[in-house]
Amino acid sequence: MTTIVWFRQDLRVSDNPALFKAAQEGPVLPVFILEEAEHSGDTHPLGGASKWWLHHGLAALQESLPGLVLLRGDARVLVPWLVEQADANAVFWNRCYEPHAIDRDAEIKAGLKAAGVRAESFKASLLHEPWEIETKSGGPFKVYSPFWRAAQAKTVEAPLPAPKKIDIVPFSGGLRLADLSLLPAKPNWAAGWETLWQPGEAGARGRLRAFLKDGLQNYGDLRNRPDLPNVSRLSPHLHFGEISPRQVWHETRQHTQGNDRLEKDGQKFLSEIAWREFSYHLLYYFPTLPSENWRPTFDAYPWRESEADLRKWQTGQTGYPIVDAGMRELWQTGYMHNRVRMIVASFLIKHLRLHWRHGEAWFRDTLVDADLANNSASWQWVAGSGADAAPYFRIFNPITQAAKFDPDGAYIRKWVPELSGLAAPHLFEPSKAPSFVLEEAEVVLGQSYPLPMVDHAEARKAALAGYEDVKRMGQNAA
DNA sequence: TGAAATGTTGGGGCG
DNA sequence: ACGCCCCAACATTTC
Repeated sequence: MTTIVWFRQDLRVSDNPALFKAAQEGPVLPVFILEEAEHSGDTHPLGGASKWWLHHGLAALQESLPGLVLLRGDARVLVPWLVEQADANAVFWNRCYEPHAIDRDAEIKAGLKAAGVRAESFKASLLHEPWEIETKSGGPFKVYSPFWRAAQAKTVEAPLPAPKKIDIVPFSGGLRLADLSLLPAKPNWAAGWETLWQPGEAGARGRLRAFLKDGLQNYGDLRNRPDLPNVSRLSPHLHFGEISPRQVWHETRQHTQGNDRLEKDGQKFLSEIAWREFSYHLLYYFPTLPSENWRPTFDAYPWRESEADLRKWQTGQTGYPIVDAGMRELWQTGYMHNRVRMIVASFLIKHLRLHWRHGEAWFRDTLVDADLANNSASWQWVAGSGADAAPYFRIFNPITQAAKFDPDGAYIRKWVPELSGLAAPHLFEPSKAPSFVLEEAEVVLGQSYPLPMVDHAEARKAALAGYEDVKRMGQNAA
C-alpha cells in the first residue's frame, strides 16, 4: 500500500502536508523529478543559480529522507511509471501555482484517477490558496492593501510537525544527485557560495532564527539599507519550500509577542511575506503575467533594443555606482538586496528603456531565489504595467537613492572596489567629482570605471516622453 | 516602496 | 522705517 510523495517546491520534512499524510497512512516512496524545459513545456525554465541551490537543497533533503528517489525527465511519464514500478496505490504532492505546473498536475491527476490510483494535492507553499481570498464581489484582488487586509482577517493554520516515523520503501531505479548535472562545471561561478548560503531545511530555520534575533529590530527602516544585515534573506528557502510561510508566520508572531515595537517590525516583515502571496494570487488569476503586460496599454510603449546596453547593465558597467554594485552582487552571490533590485530594475526599464522581460529573464537566470510569481509581478510593478504597480513616472534617481540608502557608501565600496578610494558624496556620482578627488582615489573615468552610459536627466525625460504613447493608447481604448 | 518643477512664505540684506 | 529683492525652507503639484 505504498504512497508516492512527489516533492517539487517543498524540500522539507516539517510542515509538509503531503509527506505527513502519506507517512500516517503507511509506506512512503519519496521522489523528486527534475524536469527539463523541453518536456515540461515551461517557457520560464530554471536558471543557473537556481540549479545550484536546488542541488544543495536536494542534498539536504536526502539527508533527512535517505530514500529520496531522484529522476529526470517528463513528470507526465515518470509519475505513472513510478506508480507501476513501485506498485503504489496513491500519489501525494503539495500544490504548485505556475501555469505550466497547474496544467501538468491536472493532467497527471486525471491520468492517475483514471487508472484507479489515488491522487491528492495539498496546500503547503502559501498561507492561503489564491482562491481562498476574494473581493466582496467575488473576484481576485488587483490591489495589494485590500488583499493584505483580507488575508489578515483569516487564520493561518498551525504548521505540522515532521512525521514521527516514516516507513520508506526502498527503490533502486533512481539517479545519483550528481547525475542531475545541476552544478556549474567550468567556469564554476558558484565557487564559495556555500559560505554564503546554507540551502536546506536546517539552513532555512537557522536563517529565520538569526534574522528574528539580530535583524528584525527596526526592520521597518533598516530593511531598506543594503549595507546592513536587516533583511531576512529567506527568499531562496521560501522558493524551494525549505521553510513554509506558515512556519515563518507563526515563529515571527511568537517571537514578537508582547513587545509593541517589535510586533510592529514583525508585522512589517509579514507584510513582505504577503507580497509573495499577492504575487501568487496575481499569477494564478492572470497566468500571462510572466510574459504579457498586465495593463495592455503598455504594449504601446516604445522600447529600445540594444544588446550592448543590456550587457552593460547585466555586468554592472553602467557608470552608476549603486546600479553596478547591485548587478555585481547579483552575479557574484546569486542575490541582490531588495532596495537595490528596485533601483536596478528602474534603471533598466526607465533609463535604458529596455523591456522588463529582459530584466525578468536575467534575474531568473542569476537569482538563487528566482520565483516566477515574485519575479514577474515585481518586474511589472516597477515597469508600471502590473497590478497595483508603481506609477510609470516614478523614476528612481540612482544618485539620490544611493545617498539615501547607502549613506556611507559601504555597499558600493564592497561591490565596486575600483571606487573604494572615493569618499561618500563623490562615490555616488564619480562623474561629477573634481579631478583632483578622482586622482587621489586613483579613479580614471572611462578606464578604471565607466562614465555614465546615459545622462540621468536626459534619460528621465526620454522615459517620460515614451510614456505618452501609453497614455494615448489608454485614451483610444477608453 | 519618488523626483523635479513650481508655488509660497518669511527672514535678512540693502538702498 | 520701509519697500524691495533674494533665496532658503517648506509645501504643493506635476510627471
